[in-house]
Amino acid sequence: MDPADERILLAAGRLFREKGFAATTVREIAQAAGMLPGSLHYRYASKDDVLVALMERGVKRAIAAVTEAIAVTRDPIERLRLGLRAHLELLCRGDDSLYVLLYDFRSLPPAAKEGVEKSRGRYEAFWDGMLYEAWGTGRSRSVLDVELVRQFGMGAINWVATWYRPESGRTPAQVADAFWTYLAFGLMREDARPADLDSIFTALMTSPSPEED
Amino acid sequence: MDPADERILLAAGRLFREKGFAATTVREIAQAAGMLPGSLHYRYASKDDVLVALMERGVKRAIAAVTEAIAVTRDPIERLRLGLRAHLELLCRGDDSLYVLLYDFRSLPPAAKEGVEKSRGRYEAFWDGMLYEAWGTGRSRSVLDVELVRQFGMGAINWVATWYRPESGRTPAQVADAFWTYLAFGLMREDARPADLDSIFTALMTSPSPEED
DNA sequence: AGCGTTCTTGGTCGATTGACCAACGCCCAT
DNA sequence: ATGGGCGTTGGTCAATCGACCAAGAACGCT
Repeated sequence: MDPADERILLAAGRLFREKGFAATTVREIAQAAGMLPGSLHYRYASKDDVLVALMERGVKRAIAAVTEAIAVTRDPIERLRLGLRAHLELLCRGDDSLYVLLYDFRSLPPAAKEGVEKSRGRYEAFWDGMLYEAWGTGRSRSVLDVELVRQFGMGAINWVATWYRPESGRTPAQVADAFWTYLAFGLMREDARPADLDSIFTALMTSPSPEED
Repeated sequence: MDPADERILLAAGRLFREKGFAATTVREIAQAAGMLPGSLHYRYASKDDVLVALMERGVKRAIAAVTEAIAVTRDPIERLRLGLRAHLELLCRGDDSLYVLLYDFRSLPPAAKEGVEKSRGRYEAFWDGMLYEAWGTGRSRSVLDVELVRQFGMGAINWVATWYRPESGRTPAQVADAFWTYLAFGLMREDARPADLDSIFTALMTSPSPEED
């Protein structure tokens, strides 16, 4: 991708996240990207186009980040842990495309909604697949509604973006692990949980100081 | 409260929820409230004032709804279930003030942020109190970080507003109950869970058809 | 009925917005 | 060295924004 296009999306992401799409002006984006409004117009015909491009980038990067993170193991339960980590790290520390995708959906012009919704659906189906594989191990409760579980977990994780502060002393990875233990305790059969679940849980709950990553 | 002020907040809430604060014009709010822009200006000196009033109303109504819902029992675990229900019903079916409070925080002018943040903090402290009482029963795991648990649960619940559709066949109360079982399984000692937890869980998971409320 | 207050009307104001463009500079291929 | 085209410049444009107000209508009180 053209480095100038990249600068635009980076600047737009930061501004959209801070103030929202509608409250951000094209002039601000251009200035933050180090160019004049006319130059931005040359790259993206409209402000809406910037938003759509940014959201599509968000889906792309999220899928890429999670895919890469889970590749190191075949255990579906462990994959969920690593996937949650990757998602939350992208949301808290990566560029702002995933945040904008999640929190500025309202601002999409109706015409573009369908396309972005479809991309977003691909990401959700990706998670449903991971959850289905975990369920397929037989180690979980007889949960029938994978979608409801996904909405539960992704809701908790996505909401972190509204309150997480890096200076809290906890890393996104630690928050993700803590949430994963909540989910594992809540949704897995008691006799089939990861052997080290209790110790992970206790360690995370008793020492909020940063230790890893 | 004056019925005209009420109409303004109601109309503003609906529009802010649909399109966001910045994308909504004062003229639209006035028209939706059945008055001319000048009349709105007489009630609220600025658009920001409408937003702040709406958010304060959101906190007020949320605290009122949850307080009333939990008054029927003294069991802290059951209170959590009823509180989650009340919160989610207000978010999905009530006026839009709670939604705007949660999802348009970015739009607050910096000067007003502190005041609303304080009100919101009161609501969060209210939940922390309920969680602390539940922990105090000794029936929960040795969870030390009440705030993290609250963020986990409230995140999952608040996110429902982004995907819930009434025509799905599930009521907000059923979603809240389902999430409450996830939380109860995940965060309570195995030997001290509600006696009917398993049956509630199974019933909710196997019959997505509406039955109650 | 008469008066003072509360509230609404319908429009104006300057400022800012997104979209747009003619002209220009720069750099690479020839 | 130079011609051609990619990318940028700096500004214009109509439209729309939030804020505001002078005038009068509607109301409650005596």
